[in-house]
Amino acid sequence: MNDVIKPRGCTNLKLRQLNRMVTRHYDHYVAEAGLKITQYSLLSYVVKLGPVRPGELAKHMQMDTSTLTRNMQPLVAQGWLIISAGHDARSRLVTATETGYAKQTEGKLAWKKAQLALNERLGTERVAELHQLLDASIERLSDNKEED
Amino acid sequence: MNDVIKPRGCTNLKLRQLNRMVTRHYDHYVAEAGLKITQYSLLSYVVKLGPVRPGELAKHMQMDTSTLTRNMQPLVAQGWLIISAGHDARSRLVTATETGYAKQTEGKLAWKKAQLALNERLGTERVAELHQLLDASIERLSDNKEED
DNA sequence: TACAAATTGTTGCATATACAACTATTGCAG
DNA sequence: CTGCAATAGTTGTATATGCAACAATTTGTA
Repeated sequence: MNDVIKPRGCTNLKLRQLNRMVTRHYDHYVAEAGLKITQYSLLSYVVKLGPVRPGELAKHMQMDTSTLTRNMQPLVAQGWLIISAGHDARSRLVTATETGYAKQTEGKLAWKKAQLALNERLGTERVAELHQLLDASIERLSDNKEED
Repeated sequence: MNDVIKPRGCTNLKLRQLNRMVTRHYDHYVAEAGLKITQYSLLSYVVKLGPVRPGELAKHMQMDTSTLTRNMQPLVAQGWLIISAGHDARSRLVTATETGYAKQTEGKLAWKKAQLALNERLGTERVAELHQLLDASIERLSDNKEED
């Protein structure tokens, strides 16, 4: 017999549940900047990746392109993002505007408060461990080896 | 200096990302039973808790009651759940029907396959560790101490 | 008893998420 | 050059999620 602990319960259930709780937590903080945490994330990705094609962005975020299309709309409506023509007639380029950059900076302050509060709530060490596991899991599931 | 590792990046971002990936994974499997993993979860909760008030159910699932109200609708439409009058004129009772029970059982088989495949993909030990951390985090965030 | 406060759910609104089907364009094989 | 496969995004449809506002009811109290 080995002494490996078997996982109990449903990974997805636990993930969803914690995700809901944590999202609420962050949302409360970044609402201060007029953002939702999902919007802050997207905005941050665009800022980080610079002018980028939607497909590329979706790949980075591990998100369906159709989801991305729609998630960008509120940010475009607020004037934080601009979607322009790409080098291809079918392709596009997503760029953060000046106000977009400013909003991202503003959001970053609120985000940091949320993150620190969470660290306090859960314990910094536990959060660090969680990050390691999440990163490792994302990494492993990223490998395009889905043999159906 | 202490040797505690500081968490890098955003907990919410990582959680959401993994959540999307894992949800897709489970959805592929339970689609075989005509379910989404979220619906399987809800159905399972009702089966487990027996006839239960929506508010109670929402509390267990750490979900907004309005979300629950709507998430139940597809299951009611399929005839898997019944919402009847509670002992109070404002309250309700949620119950799984015969077909609901059957569907839950069917879903369970598909779920198990998904879970085993995930364990394989990520490593059983890693999943077990992840569960521990998720459970502990959910537990800690459950304490109603949100001092805004 | 009458009325304010608390309880229990639902609706309005906005956003997030993904699959399938679609449009438009580009590239390539013949 | 023609037509078909591959590529890039968007739309249709369905579900998930939460906050604010609401409706209905119960409870407690003056």
